[in-house]
Amino acid sequence: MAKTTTSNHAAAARQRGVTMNDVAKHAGVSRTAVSFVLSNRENASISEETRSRIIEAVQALGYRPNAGARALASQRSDWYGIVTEIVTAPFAVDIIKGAQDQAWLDRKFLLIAPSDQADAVGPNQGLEDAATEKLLEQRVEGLLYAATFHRGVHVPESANEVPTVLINCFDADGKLPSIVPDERAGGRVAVERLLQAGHTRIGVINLDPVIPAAVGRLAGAREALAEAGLELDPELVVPGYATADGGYEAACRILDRYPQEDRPSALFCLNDRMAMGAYDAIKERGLTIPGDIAVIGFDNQELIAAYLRPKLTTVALPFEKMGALGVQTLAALTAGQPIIADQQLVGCPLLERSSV
Amino acid sequence: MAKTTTSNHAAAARQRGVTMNDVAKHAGVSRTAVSFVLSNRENASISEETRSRIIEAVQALGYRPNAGARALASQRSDWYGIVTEIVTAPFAVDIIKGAQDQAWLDRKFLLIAPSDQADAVGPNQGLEDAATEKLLEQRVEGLLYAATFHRGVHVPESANEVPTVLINCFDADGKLPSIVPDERAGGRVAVERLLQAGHTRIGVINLDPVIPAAVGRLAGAREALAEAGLELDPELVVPGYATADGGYEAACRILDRYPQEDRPSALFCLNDRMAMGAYDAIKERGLTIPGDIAVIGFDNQELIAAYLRPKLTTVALPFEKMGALGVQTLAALTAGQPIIADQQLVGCPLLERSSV
DNA sequence: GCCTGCGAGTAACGCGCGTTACTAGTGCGT
DNA sequence: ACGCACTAGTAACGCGCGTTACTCGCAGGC
Repeated sequence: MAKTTTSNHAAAARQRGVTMNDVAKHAGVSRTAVSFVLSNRENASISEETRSRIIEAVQALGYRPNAGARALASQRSDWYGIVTEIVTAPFAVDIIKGAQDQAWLDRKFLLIAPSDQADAVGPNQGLEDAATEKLLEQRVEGLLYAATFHRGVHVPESANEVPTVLINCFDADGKLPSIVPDERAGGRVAVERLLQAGHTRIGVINLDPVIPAAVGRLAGAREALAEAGLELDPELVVPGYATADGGYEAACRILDRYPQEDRPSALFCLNDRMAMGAYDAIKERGLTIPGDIAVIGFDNQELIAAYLRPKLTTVALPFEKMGALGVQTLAALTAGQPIIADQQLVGCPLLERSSV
Repeated sequence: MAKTTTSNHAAAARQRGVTMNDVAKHAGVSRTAVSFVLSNRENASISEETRSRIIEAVQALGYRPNAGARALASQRSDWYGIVTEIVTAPFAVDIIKGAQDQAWLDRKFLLIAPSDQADAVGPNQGLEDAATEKLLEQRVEGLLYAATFHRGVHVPESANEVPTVLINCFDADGKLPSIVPDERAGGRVAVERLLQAGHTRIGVINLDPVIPAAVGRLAGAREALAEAGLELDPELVVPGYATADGGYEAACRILDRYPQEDRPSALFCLNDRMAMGAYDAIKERGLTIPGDIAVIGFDNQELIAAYLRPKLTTVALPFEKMGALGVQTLAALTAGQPIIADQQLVGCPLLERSSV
């Protein structure tokens, strides 16, 4: 088959690197002409005939442009860099997916640099700097920082040299634009769902109360209750470690504390891992979900939420959307456009499954 | 503080791009001298004094080498490319982590290109090709292909142009070297663990019987039993869908089929998701883990195995190690060294938790 | 006094490409 | 016959850097 022959020839040639010059010679034209054709210059005057001759030569030789040389000559790399600890702790990996997809659409290349423990202020700060430095050496046109969980971060000083956007985190000491989940609205929609199902006495299994997730989600819960003329009983808010065990223990405490008639009929677990533990506590007591106790989670950690039995109704963190929005914002910045807002909130949609 | 001033100056200068030439002028030497110092040339004759003057200039100006230009001039990019669907389906994300870390150690940069649905032979083949093509345009020195689950794959033809290594998958039609988990040894160690705990009647919840994971793990299980003078009762091997629901149903079937005295005292679930479902089936019947029924899984999906109650004893897939080994193998290939073997098996360690 | 060798450095080429001049040829109006 | 506008294309510079070949001054040997 002719095609195979062509490709094999091409492969062989490529070993020594086919350049534009080779293509030009093969087509009997100047290198400039090849460049014009390949970059689809509008105001170039190349006849249809030579154009096609050039394209044939490209295919015959298996020419592939050298991205580095192009970047050097054109002074633009078409690369964005993203530094993230997500590679290490894959919880929020969808951020990368969303960013990748969007970058691909924009014909940009996303360079991913790992930052171990970006939350550490101490010794690891250097590592993060190294990642940033590496990316700047590649002459990325913009930088993204993505965190596994919503929090404030410190970004290396050198990030100021190119447009920078933070995803799932915010600049603790500067004015860098950021994309974060709307925790408050998420907490609100969760409790609204419970109210709608007729639950008025709702237990809350809390996270570390100082992190943005806990603050926001709880505030949202209060709002929803307030609108229904209710208040959040402080007694029903129990702290938990952000693990399944933590959720189990917290749920036990809340379930065992009251006689059946006073027992909350629903639990709002501020993350899915704790909901997983809560399931155990509920089932252990011979209670059913959602019949006796409704459960609603937060995060939509697929591996948990979709596999628990019954499947967990939860509020999703919009990781993929945040990633895409981050790249879009970065594109706007590099294009010199003013950004919409310092901090963009992305909605957290309710995912109805079977636990409410 | 002097440092801040310096950095600010540096930042400002960098906007227009500080080049080696600027450094050379600042230090009053030739650009060649700067190049020699920065690349630590051994046989270069640069006096200690000018060397330090150059280094000072570098810092004063905030010079940062241009990786693209360097790649162009030196004809080596220091980049590896990895094309993977893992970004999309993050199950095996530790492969990327392992590869990243190893690449970082080798002072290589890992370009990650997403391949949606690499398993599809049809329309998406093009996407995968596009990813490969993009990476080759960046002049990567080698390519890695990583799959989310162990299987045969078809690699785009153009991958033959540079050294290529497959991770967690193998070349279905060629001779590309690959790194895969030793499923057989893993199945063996799992069953050995159960035997050691005194279980001789072991139920197996199988996967799709044609995939390498199922074939290997089951073969390993048989080996372990054979060494103990036992055989695997075909009746005790039940098929399951690779989900929690699938595991639940399979476990129900196996548990309800026998009177108590004939019931298997242990379940070997060929993945953790099915083990998760099996837990439910067991608990529903008022049985305890591991008291009445021991459970052992496979994969070590952290979110499940570490959070189930009791925590799941399982066999880990060595993703991180495979990633690192992939990069090492690639480094050997690009250095022209012969590879050790076409297919390298990586051991699957047993992780003892509390379900056996 | 001249050649040799060495330390300390530099000029200049080329990597592959984008881009800005510029040229050569052709048709057309006067 | 001449100029003008337009088409089709090219020569040449520079992007930032690695690298080779070369220069220059000076100490040592005969």
